[in-house]
Amino acid sequence: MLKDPLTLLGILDRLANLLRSDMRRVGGESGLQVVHLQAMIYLAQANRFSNTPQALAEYLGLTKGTVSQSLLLLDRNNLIERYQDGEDRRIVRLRLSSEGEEMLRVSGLHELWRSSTRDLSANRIRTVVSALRDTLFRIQDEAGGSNFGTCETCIHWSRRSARAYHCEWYGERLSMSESRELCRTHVPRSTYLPEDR
Amino acid sequence: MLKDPLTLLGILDRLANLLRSDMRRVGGESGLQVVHLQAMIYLAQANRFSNTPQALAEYLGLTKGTVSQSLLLLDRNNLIERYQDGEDRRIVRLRLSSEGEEMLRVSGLHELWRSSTRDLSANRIRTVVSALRDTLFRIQDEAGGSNFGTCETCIHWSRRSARAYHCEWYGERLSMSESRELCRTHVPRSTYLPEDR
DNA sequence: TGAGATAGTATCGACTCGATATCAATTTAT
DNA sequence: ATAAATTGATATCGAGTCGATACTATCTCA
Repeated sequence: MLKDPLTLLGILDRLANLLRSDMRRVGGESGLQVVHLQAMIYLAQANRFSNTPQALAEYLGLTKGTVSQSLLLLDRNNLIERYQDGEDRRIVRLRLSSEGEEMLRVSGLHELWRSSTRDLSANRIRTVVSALRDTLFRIQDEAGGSNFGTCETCIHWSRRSARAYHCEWYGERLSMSESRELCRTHVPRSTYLPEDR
Repeated sequence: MLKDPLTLLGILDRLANLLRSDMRRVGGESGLQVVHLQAMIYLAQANRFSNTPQALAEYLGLTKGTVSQSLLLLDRNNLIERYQDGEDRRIVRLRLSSEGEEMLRVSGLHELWRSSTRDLSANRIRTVVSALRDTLFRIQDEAGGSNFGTCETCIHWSRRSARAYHCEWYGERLSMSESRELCRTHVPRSTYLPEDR
């Protein structure tokens, strides 16, 4: 019983190495390092409050100085665009360029994953997602850094009408598609509830 | 429905970054890089057929030249020991030194993970392990490299008596504890069975 | 016995990464 | 209102990763 969580950790470790190895292969074809692809993949998911160098650094667990270098390179290769924030002029906002999006699309990075999960039943996937999400939120919590997640599981999110959503934290309206993006100020709605014990 | 596997991938991605970040923190205290800790963690699990530089390179998805460098450093720091194989003198075998084992034990690398999975029921963990293991074996299969896994799920493994096990592939006896170690020539017993669809 | 395969090491150049320092914009304290 | 502290980002430097290439030693097998 005590060993099962570690078995799970071993599986995650190996999966992580395989995904990383895949990124290395794909990146090598374009002269990119793994971290560059990770940055692009993050930017493809991040919402408009989380598309900054700082947020990316927190997501990757690297220092902002380190991330700054990688972003310079991505910019030089025209894979991302950087622009200043309108309100706070210290802040640099990031987005994938159309070349960057195209490059991700062509890379086929998700293909291997998609084909390998093909035969998992929807029910099984739901269970796995739910358990791993709880674990993730809990780890994020205990680690003490930023908490990343999507609106669906966030305490700040509410529905205003059929297609209008709202974030109490930022005090702004959100479209439905925005609500599926990744946010750096996520607070889980019901992590490790007492009932679960 | 189609999106759930990608959600799962997103969670794994974030978990991987957190684990990596944790390794960076721990390694930094001893002047080690992430890859060094990964190597040590692998060696702590690998069985006696899989404790070579080549196997480690396959596990990490790196070239043997690259891994050779990391092993040199670990050896210089007395965290691992290298010795020649008795039968094939090209082969170098690796094991953690007692210092290396101590260092892993003290690192507390698994603590965060253990405490964060504490509240998952045994049943839930079993489901997650089973689903992710299927996915892992399938990915390994499609990726075409080495397949890593433990005897329990391997087609070459059989029980000879109460406490004696046997590997048909290497034609050797295995103790019970050896049967729980990681092997580089693992062939999954029943990955993606038709019944599962 | 000799050709090819396999395991590992050495070297080199491009790049990562953290530490540190610096700068500009914003917020807080007084 | 203004000084101090904080925050977001960039620049520089050194140690080390990583792949590519080339090389040695050993083993396999025909």
